[in-house]
Formats: sequence, C-alpha cells, structure tokens
Amino acid sequence: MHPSSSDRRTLRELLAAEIQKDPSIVGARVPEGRGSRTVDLHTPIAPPADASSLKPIRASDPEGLHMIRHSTAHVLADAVQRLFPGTKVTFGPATDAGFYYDFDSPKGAFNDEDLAKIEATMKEIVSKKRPFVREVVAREAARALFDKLGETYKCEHIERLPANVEISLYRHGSLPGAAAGHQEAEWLDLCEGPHVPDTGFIGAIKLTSVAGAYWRGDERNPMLQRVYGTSFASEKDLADHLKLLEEAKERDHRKLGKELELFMFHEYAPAMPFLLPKGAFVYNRLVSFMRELYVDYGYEEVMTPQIFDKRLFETSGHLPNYRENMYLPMTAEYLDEAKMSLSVGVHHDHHHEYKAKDAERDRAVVDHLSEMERLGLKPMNCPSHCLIFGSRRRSYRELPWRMADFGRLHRYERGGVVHGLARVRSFCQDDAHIFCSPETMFDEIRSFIRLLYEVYAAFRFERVDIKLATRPDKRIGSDEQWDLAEKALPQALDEAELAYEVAEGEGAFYGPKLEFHIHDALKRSWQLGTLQVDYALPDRFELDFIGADGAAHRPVMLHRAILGSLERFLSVLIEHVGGNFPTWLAPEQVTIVTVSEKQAAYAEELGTLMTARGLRARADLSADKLGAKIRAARLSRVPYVAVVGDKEVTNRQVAPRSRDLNKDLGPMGLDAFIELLEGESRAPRLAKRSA
RNA sequence: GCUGACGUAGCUCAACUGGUAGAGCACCUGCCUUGUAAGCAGGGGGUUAGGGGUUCAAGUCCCCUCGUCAGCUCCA
Repeated sequence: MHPSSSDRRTLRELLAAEIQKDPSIVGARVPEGRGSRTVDLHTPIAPPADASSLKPIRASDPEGLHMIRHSTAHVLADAVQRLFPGTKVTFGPATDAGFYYDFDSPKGAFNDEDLAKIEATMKEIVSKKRPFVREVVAREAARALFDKLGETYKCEHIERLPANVEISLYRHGSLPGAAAGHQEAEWLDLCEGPHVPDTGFIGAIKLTSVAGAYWRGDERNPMLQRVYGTSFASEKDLADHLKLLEEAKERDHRKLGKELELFMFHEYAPAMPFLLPKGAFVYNRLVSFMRELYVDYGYEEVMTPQIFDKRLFETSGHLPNYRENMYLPMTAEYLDEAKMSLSVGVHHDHHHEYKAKDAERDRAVVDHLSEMERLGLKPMNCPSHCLIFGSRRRSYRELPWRMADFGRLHRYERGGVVHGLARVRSFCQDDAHIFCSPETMFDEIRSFIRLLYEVYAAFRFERVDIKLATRPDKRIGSDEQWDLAEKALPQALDEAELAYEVAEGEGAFYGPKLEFHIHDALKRSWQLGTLQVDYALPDRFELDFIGADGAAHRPVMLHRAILGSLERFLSVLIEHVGGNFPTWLAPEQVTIVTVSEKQAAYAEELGTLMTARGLRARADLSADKLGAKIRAARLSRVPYVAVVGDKEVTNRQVAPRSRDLNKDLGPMGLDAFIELLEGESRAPRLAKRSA
C-alpha cells in the first residue's frame, strides 16, 4: 500500500523557498480527493503536479494552532514521564480550546502542585527549541519498541491499527540521556502528526485542570488521569484566551441566576429548577414571543397530560428505547419486591399471626401499587400529539396541522450530567409537531427555517451553523422514505442558500434531522433548534387522513423546536447578554429613583402610570443616597434608571440613565420617555413576507 | 453512574498542625434629606448539608447518605 518513498518529498523540501521568506510556515493544506488534508513539514508526500495547490499554513492559522497544541501535548507527556516515572501514556489530542493527554499513572490523581511542576518542566523543554522529527517504522519494530518501553496502551493501539496504515513516530528533544521518560535521548510517541517544526513554536503554555477519563471513553475500562491544558503561538494570545475564560466565568448563568434572583435549586428536587418571579417573567416572555409568531406561521397550541398509562410509551417506542431516561413512579421489579415482602399469595398456615385481615390489607396495598406501576411521566410530547391526531377521522383539508405544545417534560438524567439550567430533569420545549402529507413536507421545512431565523435574529445570534444528520445504521422505515426525507432537507437549505455540514449516520433512528447551532457573544457554540422528519410514529400509531382521492394516507410528522428547551435557552441567553436582558425581555425595565424623600409621591405616581401603560417599572423609595440607588439598579441590570429630583417634579420630567450606554441621558419629558420604553418593549420582528 | 474535589450566616469567603465559629455585603432599626456605581451608627441572624464513629475535646480526622463543582459517557 505504501507508495515508494523515493518519489515522495517532505513539505520542508517542497516549500523550502517559501519557508526561507516566511519562517512561520508550519505545514500546508494538501489536496486530497475532493477535499484537502493538513500536512506538517516533516511528512513526505507525492509532490503535486501543481505546486501552487499547496496552501501554506502559518503558526497563526487555526490549523497551525492545532499543530501547536498537539505538539504541546507531546511536551506534556514528556514532562510527566520525566517527573513521574512509571507513568504510561495513552492518547493526547488537540481540542477546540487546547489539548489534553491521558495517563495511567502509578501516582494516581495529579494535584495542583504536580500541575505547576509539570508546567515548569514543559517550559524548560520548550525553551530548548528542540526539533520534532518524524520517523516511519515497520509494524513489528514499533510493536517491539513500545513493548520494551512498557507502553502497553500504545501496543494495544498498534494492534488495532488497520494493516494498510503507515506507522509513524514523532520524537522531540527531551533532557539528556536517562532523564527522559522512555530512557531514550529523545522523547518519542506513536503519532500520526501533524507537528510544528520545533518546540520553539509553542509560545505560551497553561495547564488548566485534571480529570478522570476512561481508556477509550468506555466506562467499563480503567480510569486514566487526564491533564488539560492550552497553548498558543504567543503569550498575548494566551492572555486573550484567559480573559475570555474569565469573562465566561463572570457570565456563568448559575452565578447570574443567583445574583439576579432568576432561579434556584433545592436538594429536594435535584436538577429541577425553581423559576423565581424574575426568571419566570423572562420565561413567560419567551413563550409569549413564540405564541405571537405562531399566529403568523399558522400553529395551533394544545395542552396535554403529564402522566400516562405506560401503554402509550409501548406504542410510541419510548419504553423500549428511552426507558433509562423516564420517570416511572413504580416499576415491575419494585412491584415484585413489594409482593415478596408482603408475602401476598404465599400460604401462611404456620403463621397464626398472619390473619385473613392482614392478607386483605396486603392485597389492597399491592392493588394500589399495581395501579401505580401502570403510570409514567412523559419525556416528550409527540405521543400525546399522535393521540390527538388519531382521535377522529382527519381530512387532507386539515393538513398541514402544526400542533404546538409548551408542556412540561421530565427526563431522568444521570447525576453527573446535570448543569444549572442547561441540563435539567424537568423542562419545557417550544415544541411542535407538524402533521403533513409527504408532498407538502418541503414547504413546511422551508417555512420552519424562516421562522427559526426570525427567532434567532430577535436574540441577536449572529451566526447559525447547520448540521444535516443522515440515516444511522440502526434505523426503521424503508429506504424510499429515507431517500425522500434526506432529499427534502438539503433541498430546503439550498433554496434558502444556507450552508450546512453533513453528519453521516447521526440521524435519529426514525428519520434524518437538522441541527441548528448558534454562536453566542463569547464565540461559543450551542445547539438550540432541531427539525426531525419522522415516518415511524405515524406508523406505530396507525395515523391516517382521507386524501382528495377518498383513500386513507399516512401523514409525515415533523418534530421541531427552535429555542429547544426553554430552560437551556434561558441559560444560553443569560450568558449571551451577560444578564443584561434587552428591554423587551427585562423583568424590570425601569427603576425610578428619587434624589430625596421629597420626590417620593411623584416617583410613586410615575410607577403607577408606567405600570398602567404596560411597562415594568418600580420606584426605589429607600433611604439610600442617589449614588447607592443607582449602583443597586445597575447591579440588577435594569435597562433604565429614571432619576427624579425637584427639577423633574416641577417640569414633569425624568432624567433617565441608560444601562447599555452607561450614561445619563439628561432631562426628558415623561411622555417622550414612556414612548422610548414602549418602542423598546416590542419584540423584534422581521418584515412581513410579501404575499 | 464512574473518577476527583467541595459543602461554614441569604450571598462571597475566613477560622495554622483537632482547643470558645468570624468578616464584608445583604436584611432590620435609627440618624442624615441627599443630583448619577457604596453616607453613618446600632441590631438580629449558625445543631458548620444530614447521620454515625474516633477523641478529654471535631467545622477540622474516619465511615455512610444527600447535594454541588470539574471531567468521562449521554443529551434539549
């Protein structure tokens, strides 16, 4: 399989002239197939016919940063093996934010002190500017080498590598002789690259944390010690990154949720949020915003039960496929246990004390438990919606039917995965299911995408990335159905001129899906919206409608959400705006503060007036001085503070101060100020569609 | 669920190797009558997450339970 090495040359040779001019070149994008591949300077390739097809990568490019980080992971492993002899290495890739390396260390977990020592050693290695060297070895030689070094994980990995893969090693200079972890002059790792030319390209290093991680990510495997870190081409880039982390910490919705009294948690209902008045306001405003849009987009809202007979979830397939996430008050196993301990149905001839009365009582208990055993809390709305659709004969004239539901859902999530409002056990989605004929599916997808963009624009999410998740290996439904569904999704995206990425095989088992990822103010990506095409549930519930031809047809069901979980959306929104809700969402829009107690009556009058006009105003009549009141209002992130002193009382004015401009706007007539607030209170909408 | 760390007043955090639980903010009361990010004084507030153990003595050491955090895995 390997091309003969004689005609291959490294990029260092091929790009020699360019590197001479620009020493920051660390590799290139090399055309391969329809796309391209990132190659470092160490790796020989067959020279392309057209030398200009090699696009140089500099240390400052994203791919260059990736190489820097991957190289830093090697330096990390080098340092760890030097400081903690006996430590075995496993994998150490670069990630979006940095890199990590997983170790099997006889010492166990590393502490902060260890991290500091490791970091110092890494810096020492980096300062030597030692070159990375790539070497191709035969499989057996590699096997023997890592066997000798006692690197059992690497040996296992070599075994798993496909036979046609070239096995390469990367070495870089460690400290002299026996000090190196591998008892070699140079630290080496089984690695396919790419790496920077020398360790000097690593401009700044920071080890951030340690955590346990399973070998190969499988919880049945031994736990390894993962050291996380990040690195950059320069100290300035690192400083910028750390500042961003600091900012993210400041905006953490759990912190702001507490400070701004938006929500709370209690150990009596772990991972189930309590929305306090202010948080509940924002939540309800989100719902009312969606409802306004639903009017224009032709949705109808329904309300459905919380608790169901489990037969519903048998029909829908949730019990077989989703059981571990469902809240079941009583399971068959518990019922059996209860029967055993109550000894119902067991003869008690030798127990005089177990009387007929006891048996009767125990049977009553079991009857009650048996009834409980039939129940389950809904984890999704779709089954109820199928019941509604199927409740009577439907005509094609009723389709498409866009059925919205803000019903509360309960899903059991494992203890380690819950996170503030972002991952909870009790939540609500801006959920809707569109029942339509296969022929109108395309139009529905198109209309949904327009709605989705209108919603995201209202929250000023500037960038949306779309992923198309296609058929997984394990699936239901016919290939024809899948073809149809997988054709409709990209067609709608193409028409809207939206770029997307394909995620092969990541669709739901019942249909392909679109995922909509937004970028927040701190450039972090979150999946919010989703659209799933489903042929399976209509089948399982035997749904049909009478077509124009008088025959029964099976509808297609589109599962769709834009905000996703309202709780999660709230967490994203809080962090996106840093707690500074825009006026239309702010639980309190204006705080009226008095200069002295003399203006109290006027302030109260203003509060009443504005509240009557539908604004959210409050008068702060506390004994604090003006500065203190303004400070308090600013800390609570109110968009406007309306200052009233004697001058304002006399002229029926206010002196507003804007949160977003952080300045005093000067005296303003009362009506003008109310108009300003009313204008900002309307949710942002796109222009109506023409026809 | 697993690995590790953590849990002290409403919030943020102190209390050296076991030796009388504190501060700032917030809250309440009073004084000040105030002009754009903290006026002054006084006061109330704790079974140190819960339970068990070791000890003359436990916030501190050990065990269990619950919860939280960082990861792993999973996901809206």
